[in-house]
Amino acid sequence: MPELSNRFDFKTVDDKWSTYWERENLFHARPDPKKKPYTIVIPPPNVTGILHMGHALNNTLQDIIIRYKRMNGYETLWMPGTDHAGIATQNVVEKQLALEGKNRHELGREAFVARLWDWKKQYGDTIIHQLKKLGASCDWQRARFTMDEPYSAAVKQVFVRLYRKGLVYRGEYIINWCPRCHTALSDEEAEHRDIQGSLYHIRYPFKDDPDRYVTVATTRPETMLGDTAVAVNPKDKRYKNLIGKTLLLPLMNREIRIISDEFVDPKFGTGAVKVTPAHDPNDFEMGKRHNLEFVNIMHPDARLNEQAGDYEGMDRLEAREAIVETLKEAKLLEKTEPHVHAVGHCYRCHTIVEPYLSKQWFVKMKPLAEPALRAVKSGKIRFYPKRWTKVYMNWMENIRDWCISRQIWWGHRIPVWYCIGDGHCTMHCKEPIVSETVPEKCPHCGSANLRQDEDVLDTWFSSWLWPFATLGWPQKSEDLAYFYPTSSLFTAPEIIFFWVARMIMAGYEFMGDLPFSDVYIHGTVRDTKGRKMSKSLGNAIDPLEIIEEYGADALRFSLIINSGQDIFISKEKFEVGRNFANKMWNASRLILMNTAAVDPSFDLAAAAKTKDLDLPSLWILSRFHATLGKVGAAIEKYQYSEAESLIYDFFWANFCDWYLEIIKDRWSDPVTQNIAFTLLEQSLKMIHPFMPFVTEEIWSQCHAGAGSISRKPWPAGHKQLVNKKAEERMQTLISLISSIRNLRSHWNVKPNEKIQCHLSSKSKDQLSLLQDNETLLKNLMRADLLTIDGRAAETKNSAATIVEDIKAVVPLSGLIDVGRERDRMLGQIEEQKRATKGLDSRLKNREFIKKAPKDIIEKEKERLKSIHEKIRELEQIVSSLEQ
RNA sequence: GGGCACAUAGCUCAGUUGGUUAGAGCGCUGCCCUCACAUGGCAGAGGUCGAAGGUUCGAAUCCUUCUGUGCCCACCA
Repeated sequence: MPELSNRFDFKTVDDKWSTYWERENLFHARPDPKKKPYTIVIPPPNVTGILHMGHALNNTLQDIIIRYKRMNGYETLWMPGTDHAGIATQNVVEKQLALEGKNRHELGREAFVARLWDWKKQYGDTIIHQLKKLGASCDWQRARFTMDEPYSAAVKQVFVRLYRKGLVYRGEYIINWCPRCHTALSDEEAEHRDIQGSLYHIRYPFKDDPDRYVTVATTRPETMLGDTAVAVNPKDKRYKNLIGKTLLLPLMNREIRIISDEFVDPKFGTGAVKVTPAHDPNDFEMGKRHNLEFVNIMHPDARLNEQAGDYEGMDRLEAREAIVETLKEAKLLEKTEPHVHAVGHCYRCHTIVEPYLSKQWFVKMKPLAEPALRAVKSGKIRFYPKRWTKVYMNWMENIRDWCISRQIWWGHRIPVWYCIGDGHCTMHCKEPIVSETVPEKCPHCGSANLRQDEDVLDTWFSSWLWPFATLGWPQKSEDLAYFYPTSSLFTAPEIIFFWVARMIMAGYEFMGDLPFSDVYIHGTVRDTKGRKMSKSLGNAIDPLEIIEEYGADALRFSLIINSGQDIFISKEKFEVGRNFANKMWNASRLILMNTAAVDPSFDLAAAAKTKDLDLPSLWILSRFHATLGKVGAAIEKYQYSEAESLIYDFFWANFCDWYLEIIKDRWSDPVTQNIAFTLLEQSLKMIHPFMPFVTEEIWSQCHAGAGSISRKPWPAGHKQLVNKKAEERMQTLISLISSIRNLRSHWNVKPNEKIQCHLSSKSKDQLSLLQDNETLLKNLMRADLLTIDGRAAETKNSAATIVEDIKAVVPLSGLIDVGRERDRMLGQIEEQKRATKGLDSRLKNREFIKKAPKDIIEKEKERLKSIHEKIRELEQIVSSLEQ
């Protein structure tokens, strides 16, 4: 046996095994008709990214179940890959360009996209390498990217199919516009945050009577430059007579009419609303209803345009101040009140988005939502925890059309061409040519002068195909037939709308089947103050740093065991995992040092049946098999932190603290060796999904050359080895030992001092247990320092006797503060007496006797009896102290 | 404005369908470097289970209301 360090050396071990796993291609999955498939597609991380705690958590969860299923005989495919992440990645590269003093327009589209591919090549796999460091057992050979050639083909086909079905359309609507990213966003990509703003009350004078006016209230005064009406509620008496009158829009001197519309809430503000059809979704609708003029006052970068008169060239917020100032001077600003309202922000750059009128491509969602809604309602697709079902349903039931075109360059170019024509263009040519392949000429006029749509598709328009496009769709493949539908999906709550819901819709629309049956929604990783981890807050803990400092197993284990709904984490929290890995390491060192004579064919289950095993062996076998069963059940129910607690408790509190201590003087016994070794080995398997590195390393020391533990079967559960009786007896023994230790500690008996106890015990059973296990006890109590007197059976009161015996062995003076001890005891007596009161009255309660289950009543009675006994005992101690 | 969740020890969380004395880890206190492990061992202190009502023989657990916190959704400008 080589010298092994008393510290688990994760630094060399982690790398050794992740390299080994990959080199041996251990996690490659292929269709195997003899086995059941278990498939997970990874939520593809963005190619911008480096691993953060959210990834670490997300992928640890997936790896646990994948490794567990693999050991349970499934053909497991964990499909890895990355997402091109349109806007996010483009932003990163644009920032890089800015550092060089350039921008994308100078570079031109082609060169810019080439640059993005360079970026992808250089940094795209960073996160994949980091996932390997985490121990993720993906089928790396299959790694996909959302802009791979075959994947792009799938995206194009989907667009064309939806267009032909009438589910993709182009139109001019108010969309969320990010003035910094220069692109449209979907409703989901605009994050609403409460902002402390102001409600400005502005006077709009009548054209005919400039001294009279209507006051409107707005949070965005700059948009008044685009006003083309003022609206009031038709039922509002205040304004009834004014409907149809003409006002003079201040600053612009444009004539605008007062219109009436049900939309207006008379209770809000002044009850009169300025209508800006080109800059507000509600006003847009009103504009259409009333045939108003749509005046767009903004450039795409949110500077005001030529429609803004004097304010042309100003930024929207700058203009707001200027306009308010001017209105104030003109005495047209009635008042300004503070007002909190939700303002949309770009989910990528956090700039305030602008409701902006523009021509975009949309997906009609209602028809797609129907089967997706049914799948969840019927329970075919289940959310864990269940409550997310409601969130999903609610969104789906109120689904709105999806704006899918983006005015950026990084992404799937929209497969649409427009005919520029050759000068003799007909009306037909206004229809776009939607095609999977590049069309050579216009099908209407034959012109070859075609221009492709400049826009690209929303990143999520490719992500929503992930569960089947990664398996080869639209080609019919063996993989697709075998691995689809996938089994489970793991993601964060904020991704439900972006991705989960849309994958379900796409699954039904294009595969005619659900994409996965279980959706596990995990919490967000936060700091201990409950704030989201982010670079800008400076509270982020870098998982790679944790891997360096504590090891990947520690990162994984600690993250999971600390996970409630959300995970509040600080650096010290990772010590649990590190310490546990180290404990496993040292326990196995002890076992490996002492099990030279292990019989490789030893069958634990058989031995338990035929051999006459002692109590500690029966007990530890029972504990192991009880734990094993519960761990498996917990994993199946996605209760990971529960599973880890069970493992931690078994391995540390049972196996190490008691079993290994008890057998310390019996290593020469071959049965003991075999039990210890086998239990270690099976524990390793049970722990492997959670801590792959340390278990693989120890496994390799147990079985040199026997192959990776990751491909070994999960330990067979033997229910018959779960032995309630042995557990109870051992528990009694443990509590007796603990109380003796308690006394030693309490009376401050030094380790080298002898304690002689007359242990009287209430039941003969306990006493015989003690006598049967005297050697064991001595061993645990530091050999020879405890003697158990056979007279114990005659002694009536244990605690008092112990006091007396301690008095005999250790000089009492200086050890016991008699007065204080007496008070303490008296306090305890009071406490116990109080406890009897409740019990007494309950047992005298006729209702209780009548209605409560019998066993409960019996137990209560026994309890009362034992409390009375305890009181008597305590009283004796007090009297012995008083002597 | 609507919805969801949470509130248990100083901190982070368990607590299954109501049923003995509400658990664990970290932290804290005391004693131990004992030949696997001080990233360790043993022992201990610490909780009127957010508040008030109600149902019940019995409530941390079920119901109602309230307070506080977090998250999501929403076109009241």
